[in-house]
Amino acid sequence: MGIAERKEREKERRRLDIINAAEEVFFSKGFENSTMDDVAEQAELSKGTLYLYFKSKDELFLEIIYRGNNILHNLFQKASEREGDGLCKVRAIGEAFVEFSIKYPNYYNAFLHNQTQEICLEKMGEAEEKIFSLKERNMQIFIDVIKGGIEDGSLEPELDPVKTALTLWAEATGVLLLAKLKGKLISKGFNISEEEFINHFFEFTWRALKA
Amino acid sequence: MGIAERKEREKERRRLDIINAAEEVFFSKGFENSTMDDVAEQAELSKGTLYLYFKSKDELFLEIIYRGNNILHNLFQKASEREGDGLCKVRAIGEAFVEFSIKYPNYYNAFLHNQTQEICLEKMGEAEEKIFSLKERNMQIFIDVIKGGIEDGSLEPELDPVKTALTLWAEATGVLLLAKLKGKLISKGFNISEEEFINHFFEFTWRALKA
DNA sequence: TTTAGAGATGACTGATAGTCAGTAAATGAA
DNA sequence: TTCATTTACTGACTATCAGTCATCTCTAAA
Repeated sequence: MGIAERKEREKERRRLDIINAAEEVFFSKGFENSTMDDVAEQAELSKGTLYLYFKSKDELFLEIIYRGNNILHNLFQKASEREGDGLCKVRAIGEAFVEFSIKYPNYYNAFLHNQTQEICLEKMGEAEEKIFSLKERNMQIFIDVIKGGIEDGSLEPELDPVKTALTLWAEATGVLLLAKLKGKLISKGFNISEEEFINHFFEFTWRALKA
Repeated sequence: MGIAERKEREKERRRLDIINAAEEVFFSKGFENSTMDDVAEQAELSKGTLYLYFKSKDELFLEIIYRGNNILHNLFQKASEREGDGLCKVRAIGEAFVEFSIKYPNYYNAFLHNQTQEICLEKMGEAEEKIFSLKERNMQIFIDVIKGGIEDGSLEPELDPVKTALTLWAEATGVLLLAKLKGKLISKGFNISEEEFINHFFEFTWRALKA
């Protein structure tokens, strides 16, 4: 049955084409300002067809958020394999986060949008599940690195690895959010560059982390 | 000219009535799920009238965000006047933030919504300016408390008060955001309560702040 | 060649933010 | 008191857009 397989491939191909078209449109006009007609035109398909492949505009955006989380996951993975003690690795993960925000600003915006959205365990769709499990894996990498750091003596032994990982994750999100959204205001009002601000966060955090 | 003054008062009164109606509706149905027709009905006015007093649905929401920021400002003010050294006062401000999130969950949601919204220095309306200046005043309280703590020797003297205030502000927003939005997930996935999580953030932060 | 069904279409529906021509009421000058 | 003017208000209307569905088209198996 070569035909069924070819059709399956074509369907998957079309799915990807639609996500690519959506990414193009959302990244250039912003999610809120983009219409499904824009996406349909970009994909050279009718609007109805989009809804054969995706339940809603939001679900389409979730696919893009998934891509972003995937990139971040790879960066985290690489950072956690960096040579050195636990403290070095935590720093590497922090730097990976910053690298992500600089190298992939569009994916990063999508990531933040999703990060600041309420989620319900009950009504999570397939797309949301995929993202959620990726985030869990990211958190696990982080927890393991912190555990390693406590064991090798580079991190304060009193710290609880899970709570500390969650706290650092939340803090980093908050700091990057402020840097991203209010960066210009900070520069203007307090005469501090985005970079200086992020560096201060790192230094401040090491004071608490170090053994 | 008593008439002009009376009319001025009536106009202000109507403005407040509309904001109150909007607050009622937005808090009970959520901002996104509320329509301007809902607000008009609650205010016992026609929709057109709402637009004589406010430019848009968003501007109406900004008024509610302003109220929230005002409450937070008062809590900060009170906390900064607490007896004790700088470290105590920083803790009091942190606790004020948590108190705000618990006592005024609706205002707090509105606050977070606004906090995670991009702002442009150029196209800030009057309502946004008002909120912005309130936030600046809050930040100033925070900076002064940290300065005091460095002077009285309760905080690490190497810290830069402005950068530290910004960092703590950003971190606290991130932590409360995660606690609020993903609280149930954290409890379920990692077996940590919202309260435990916030307490850990406090303890972790003191390690970096203390002299 | 016929036909079943998968895939694609785009006109349509419903919801809702925002507008505007028209109405009613209050004001003040004659 | 009368009437013109200003002010406040109204709600039907428009524009926009997510999402639907009756219909069409094309393919491949019989």
